[in-house]
Amino acid sequence: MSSIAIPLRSLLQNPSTIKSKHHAKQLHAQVLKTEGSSSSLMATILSIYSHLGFLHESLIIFNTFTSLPTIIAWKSVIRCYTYHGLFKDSLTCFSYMRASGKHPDHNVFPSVLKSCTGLMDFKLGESVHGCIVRLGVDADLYTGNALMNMYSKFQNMDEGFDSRRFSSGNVDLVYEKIPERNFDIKVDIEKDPHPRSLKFLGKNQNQLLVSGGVTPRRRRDMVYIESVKKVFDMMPSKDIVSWNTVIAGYVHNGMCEEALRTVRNIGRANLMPDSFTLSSILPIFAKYVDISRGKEIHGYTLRHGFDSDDFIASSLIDMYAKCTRVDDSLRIFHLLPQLDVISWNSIIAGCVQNGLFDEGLKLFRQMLTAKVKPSSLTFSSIMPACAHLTTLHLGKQLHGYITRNGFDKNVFIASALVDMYAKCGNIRIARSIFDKMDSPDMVSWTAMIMGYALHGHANEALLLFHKMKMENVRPNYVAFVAALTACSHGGLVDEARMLFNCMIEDYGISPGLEHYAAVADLLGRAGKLEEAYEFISKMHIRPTGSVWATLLSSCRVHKNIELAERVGEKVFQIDPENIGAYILMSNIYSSAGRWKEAAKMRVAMKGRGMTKKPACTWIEVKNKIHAFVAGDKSHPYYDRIKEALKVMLEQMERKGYVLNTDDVLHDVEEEQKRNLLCSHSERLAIAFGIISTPSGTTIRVTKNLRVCVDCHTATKFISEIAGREIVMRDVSRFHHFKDGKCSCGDYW
DNA sequence: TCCCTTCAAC
Repeated sequence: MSSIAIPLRSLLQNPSTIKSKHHAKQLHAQVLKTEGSSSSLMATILSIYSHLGFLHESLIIFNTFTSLPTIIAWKSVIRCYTYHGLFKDSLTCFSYMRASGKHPDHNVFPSVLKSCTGLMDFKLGESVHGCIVRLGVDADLYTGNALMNMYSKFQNMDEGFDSRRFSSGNVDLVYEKIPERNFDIKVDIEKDPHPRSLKFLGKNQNQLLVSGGVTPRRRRDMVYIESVKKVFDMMPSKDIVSWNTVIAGYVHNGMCEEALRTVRNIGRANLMPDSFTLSSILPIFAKYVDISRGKEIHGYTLRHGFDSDDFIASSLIDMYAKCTRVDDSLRIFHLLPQLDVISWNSIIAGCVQNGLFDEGLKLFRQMLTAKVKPSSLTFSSIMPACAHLTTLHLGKQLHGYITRNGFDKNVFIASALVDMYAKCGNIRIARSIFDKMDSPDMVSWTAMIMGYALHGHANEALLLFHKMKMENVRPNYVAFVAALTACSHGGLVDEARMLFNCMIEDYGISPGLEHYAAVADLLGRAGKLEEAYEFISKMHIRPTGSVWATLLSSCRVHKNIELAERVGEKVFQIDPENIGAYILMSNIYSSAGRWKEAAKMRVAMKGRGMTKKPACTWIEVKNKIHAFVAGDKSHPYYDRIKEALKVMLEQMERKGYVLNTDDVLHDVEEEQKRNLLCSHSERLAIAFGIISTPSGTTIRVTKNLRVCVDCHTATKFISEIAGREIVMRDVSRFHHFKDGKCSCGDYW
């Protein structure tokens, strides 16, 4: 066997030529047979195993060492642990190595830092950084890259300010990083764990030292991204990985312009952007819906042959979807040779975000058929489709799958479930899921508050909103939308005014369209029409047609034609294609008997080629969706539905129901109006529900537009006569009809 | 040895 000895030596000197486990084992055996088992030889074999990622084999050798392991042995095991994601073991090994008196060399730190990052142990990371500086290996390229990566992940550690985390040690980081110290203001974190709008200057035992200024989170982000930048600037040599790391750091910190500026500088360093660079910056164009610059990058990826890269493809799918070009997303998706869970997630999310709910569900089923295991993100992407389609049975199926696979502890998924149950009309289940959450985050609270708002439980919603603040969860833009929506659906004018001001003054959130719309809607429906008009006129951003249109709808309710005409002018000026406004104006005129003007509106609509979206109501019976449009005679049960409606109408009229024909556009005879109204889609669906479900079952229907005034009244009567609870979801909220009353208190 | 992509509330 002496002929093997020479290749054996050369193999040991060039371990990278060993490519398979089989080959490594062969070499291991040969070494044992011919060369013995000295620790330096075994360390070399160990290093070969670890390079190939064989943890088990590496550990077997490692554990045979009787004397202190060599540095190569330590390094190999540390790297192998990190490679397998066993960060804790990796770091334990690192501390043993240090305790054994061995000085780590530069190529152990990338693994160690990666483990710190993986464990989110930033305190340890910082001390490792100190160790790197002391050992003088901070000029190492790989170490520098890993350091930057670690600091760039720091900002992900939490949302907002959490006193528990601060008192458990991370305060030190902030304390050391702040150059200027101002001990004027002291806040006891036990007493006031949520000091907003204060700048952290340090800590002193149980006290945080702060002064007025930037919010804590912002302050810390700045500290960490500055560390990334500092390491970057100090690195003596940089490769494309260094550039990519600092760019990704900027993107994750929301510093998109800075990221793009850095990309432009890559060329000056005589380097070329690679697939990592591109997949990091594509999300910027997705975020800012910048299709033209996104397309430029797409072109670049094609020219440089990056188009089959999974990462780039997923970014592109996402980018096109966020720019509402979901067709392009689908095209890229279908061209992909390999589909991983992320490409599936991207395309499913893209479809759902663009309202292609059925397509999203179809892709989800295909994903399961393709045996790709869904991740938690898959469920939070697909759940809104169930919420929008009100397909409770599908949502329940998904809920079952989620529970079976242990995803129900995931806060994103739990929030999506809360949202889904609330939007499918089951507010009680939504609440029970919410109550079971260990630490609901702001989104969970918001989903629950919005759920109550949609169901008209305004007080419950506001109670939760205050509870959220008590729990130190800081409301954001959307949370205020939810709270204001609750006020709006509950008619709570004063509370809304207070919230609106509090949002601006205490939270520094500048109101957006949704906030303005909610308040304007509320004022209008409360009859404060002029105040609403003033409020919209004084908006600091340009009101859209739809904001004015909400006021128009209030003008209709309060029968103020004079104001309606002024408001109508505004809408048509800003948004001449606003169909809702034409219909509202036409309704307003026709309910005042001004048929000519009503007709003019309809002619104007037609002239612009606009057609009214047909009203449609659907109901789920025995896991099947039945959809109805007004006057629809195609349903197989049509005759029975018609008969049921006729019987109910007689009973209703005996109880005092009078047809309200205000909503009928057309200048037609009373009898015809009666027929038109009684064949509205919501009535057909409800009647179908009554005749096809056992008595006492709750009836749940969904309408694509707002429920019509007359149908709302009629449904109250029907709920009493049929002894049924009827839950109707329309385009803006839920109505729960029971015993002749509606949960909205007729305020909608 | 180091770097990249997908998600929730409106």
